[in-house]
Amino acid sequence: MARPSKPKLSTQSIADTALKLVDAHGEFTLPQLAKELSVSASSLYNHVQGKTEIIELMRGQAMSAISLAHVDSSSWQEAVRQIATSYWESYSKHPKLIPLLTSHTVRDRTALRVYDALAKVLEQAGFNPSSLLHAITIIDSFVLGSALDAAAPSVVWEADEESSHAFKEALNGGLRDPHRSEKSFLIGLKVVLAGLESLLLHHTDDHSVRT
Amino acid sequence: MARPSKPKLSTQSIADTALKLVDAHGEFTLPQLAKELSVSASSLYNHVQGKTEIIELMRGQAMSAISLAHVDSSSWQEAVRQIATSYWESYSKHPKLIPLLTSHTVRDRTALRVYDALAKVLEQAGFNPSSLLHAITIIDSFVLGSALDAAAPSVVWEADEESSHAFKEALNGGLRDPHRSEKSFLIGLKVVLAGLESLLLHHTDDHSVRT
DNA sequence: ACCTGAACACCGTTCAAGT
DNA sequence: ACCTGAACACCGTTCAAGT
Repeated sequence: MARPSKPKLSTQSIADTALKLVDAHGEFTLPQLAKELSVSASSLYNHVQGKTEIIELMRGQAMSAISLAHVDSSSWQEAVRQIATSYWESYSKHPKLIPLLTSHTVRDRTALRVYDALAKVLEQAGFNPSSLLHAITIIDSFVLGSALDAAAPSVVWEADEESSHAFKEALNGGLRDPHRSEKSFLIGLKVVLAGLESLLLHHTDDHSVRT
Repeated sequence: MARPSKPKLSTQSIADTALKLVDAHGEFTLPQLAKELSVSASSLYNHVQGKTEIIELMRGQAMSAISLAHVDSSSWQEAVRQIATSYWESYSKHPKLIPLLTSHTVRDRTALRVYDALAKVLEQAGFNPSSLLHAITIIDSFVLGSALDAAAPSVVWEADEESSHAFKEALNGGLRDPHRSEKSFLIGLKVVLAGLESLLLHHTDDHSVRT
């Protein structure tokens, strides 16, 4: 009992174990986590400020998996594709984590690193500052939305009697594909890249968009 | 006390009040909600199965603002653009609601209505069932991700010393635009639509996507 | 049918006490 | 410094009792 000669806990082991619980059940409680670590719930507070900080630790854990080292910059499209894919992949490894992250604001270094990489590539490609920010926002929105889609239960939509024939048929065919979410992401990424290219070609003037 | 001659509650008033709480605080508890409705927490269970159903009701409430009546179907691109925009707008009115929605299956009729409308338009345009589901997923991901972006604080990204020149410059120019998020969404929607068109033209074979 | 209040098994967090 | 166990104010949900 009481203080052991060697600490039983560390932020690392807390983050790992919490992430394991979230991966398995989509949520975690401090008693659960403490039990898994063979410790009492109050002990966690010696290493961590509270549940919120544990969630932040898990975010860092997921983001650290993003590799930017070997980005092929032979073309900006290819570079963006690789960064976005890596980003999506690291989130998709822990899909159930995403809903826990969206309520907070993302602003740590590990995340900024990714946006920096995108900015450099897009600048090189010739995007002006304004278009560059739109492009990053569009990519970010799409990746995040797609990761959320991957996080959703496998039956995202449940059609009922009133549903249209077209929708039901699409669901019947598509929803049993275990890679549906990933395929949609990859196709969508192509779609976005193709569109960004045309944005680059026409953005010399201030793109007037009807609101 | 006990049963009143006229019911004090309805699913409608429960949904309205819960949404008000979420808009204000980003979350809600049953005791809070009950208090706001001048009722005891257990009374809610006469109208609703539990907290989960209340979340679904809020989804319906947000979605019901989407108008599909006057969709201009002169072209499928225009129809999709209108549906997606209306979809984004109604979510953006309740940004704090979005994180609560992401972990549940969509069962609400009002929500399914929107996907039905998209499915019909896309079928008419010539998408086959598989591509159709990808197209809906891509649109949904992008709209949801963009709504999350709109939900974020006005300073979405905070550059630090390590940030690249390109990124900082883009942030300086772009972040003070109060309509940045909406503009990005509208530009991105164009981008997505242009890309979907090329998807439609090439999807006769099963689009092989490298994983 | 619809509201109440008591009750249950939880939860996150605090804190004195131990080494 | 680091763990424990008791304690606190919560939470979602159930249910007998009232009309």
